[in-house]
Amino acid sequence: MSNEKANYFDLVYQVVREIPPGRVCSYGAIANYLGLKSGARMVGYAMNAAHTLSDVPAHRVVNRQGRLTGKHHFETPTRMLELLEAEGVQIVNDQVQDFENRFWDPEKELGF
DNA sequence: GTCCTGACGGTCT
DNA sequence: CAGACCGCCAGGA
Repeated sequence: MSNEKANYFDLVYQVVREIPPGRVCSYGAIANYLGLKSGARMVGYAMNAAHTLSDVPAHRVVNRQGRLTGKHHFETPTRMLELLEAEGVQIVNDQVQDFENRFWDPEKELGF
């Protein structure tokens, strides 16, 4: 938390790591929390490297539409879906059900 | 050193 | 309402 030397990737990892089970977050929300409001792409890019880490639940991070855009980057295209369902998140057609209710905002939960 | 791509998002047409 | 384009920053070729 007090790692000022934390790189952009590390910042993303920390936020994603704070995402509680059964909840999902959007790239834009993380980007906004980090100050990159329009840098959602960077968040997704960071997630690409995060997928190599076991401490970063990248499967809990979806796009603004609640859609599993990055599922294809997992070991298997269904890995992300399986992990989310295992946590209680219902996925239909690669889309999170009740996404609004399961949305986890770092600024709101962690407190800006 | 330059060009392109990338797990997104918002706005315009 | 839906589709397309541009903008954000960083890393790789």
